[in-house]
Amino acid sequence: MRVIAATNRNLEDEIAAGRYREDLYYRLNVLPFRVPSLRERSEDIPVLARAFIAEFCAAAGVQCKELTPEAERRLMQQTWPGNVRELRNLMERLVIMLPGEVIGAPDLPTPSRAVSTPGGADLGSGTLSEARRNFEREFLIARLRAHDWNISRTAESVGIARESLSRKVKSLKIEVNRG
Amino acid sequence: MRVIAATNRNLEDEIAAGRYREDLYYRLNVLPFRVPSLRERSEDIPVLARAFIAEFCAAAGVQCKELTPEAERRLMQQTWPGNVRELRNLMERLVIMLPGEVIGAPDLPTPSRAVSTPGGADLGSGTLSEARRNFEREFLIARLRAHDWNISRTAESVGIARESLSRKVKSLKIEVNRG
DNA sequence: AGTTGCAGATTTGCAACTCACC
DNA sequence: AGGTGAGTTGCAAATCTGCAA
Repeated sequence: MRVIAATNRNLEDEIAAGRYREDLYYRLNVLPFRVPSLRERSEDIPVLARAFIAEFCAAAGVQCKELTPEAERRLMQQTWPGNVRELRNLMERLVIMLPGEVIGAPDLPTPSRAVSTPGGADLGSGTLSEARRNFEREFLIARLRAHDWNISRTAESVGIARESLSRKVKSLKIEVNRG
Repeated sequence: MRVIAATNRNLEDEIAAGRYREDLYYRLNVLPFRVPSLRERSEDIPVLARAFIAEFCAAAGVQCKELTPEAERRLMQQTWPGNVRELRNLMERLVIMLPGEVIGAPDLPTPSRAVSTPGGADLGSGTLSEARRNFEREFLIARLRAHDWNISRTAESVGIARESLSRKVKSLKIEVNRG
């Protein structure tokens, strides 16, 4: 993992000023990092994979390749011992190696370990309603924070009624403990 | 740009067999690559930025940071002389440098060149409905692209009815010209 | 600021039909 | 003739929203 920590200010000074996370700073000096498992965030895989593909296709100067739904499913169900790094490397290889514009399931290497299906359900493929919910949550949290967690002013700022914001805060389980 | 072209087969043989693109092969030996401008694909910026953020947050072992809508808008409007590489480096720096979980517009460096405001419209505030609309648009475009612009399959993938997707594609003014 | 009742607006899934293409 | 995929539309149920209290 190459790390670019470019800054023209002194790191220690910034930490003292509270603008950097101390734990992060120290981790930067002790490679390698601890990497959370991709299995816990399989819903991120399609986005990550597509972004990597876009990046490498752009770098290679070719038209952006596409993932077929089957390939996407395969990627999400697969275990990723190397996590994001491994996914990234695979996308890099696929972009470089495949001649066509489509990356299908047959192009993927056979998974080393079998699929783990916790609930046996849908595997969390990322519904629109889920994504929208997450987005609204983050959006409103940012706005609430910007307005010092004042419901009325935030509501006016985002163009909805004060009561609606209250309802949303409750339904989205947003913690209003400023801090 | 580091390139991993891992393969246990002979490249020239593969080219003769038509499994590799000749132009790509030759480009691999002549760095640097020609990189298409990000300005021509500004709709890719949010997806790329989020994926990079996710990657670097995972690598740093911290909770995934979020882009505020304002920051996202700023990124899309900004010119990117260094293209994907520059965007990637910026995300890396932001993840490492910022203490909170939100990456806002104020955290972004002031663009070297001025912002170009096509419609000259909002820029500042941003209603919830607007933000949600933009988000749904980006989300669905990404999914449609991943599913080769197939309405039925994409609809199933995002958990809504085929007709609803059609209606959304129309109301969100999503261009379905694959290409 | 949190809740609730209510009415109007919006969205959604579903069925049904048409059209286009192979 | 059959299959697939898309675009529409009517309609009822579900959801959301603003307003008043």
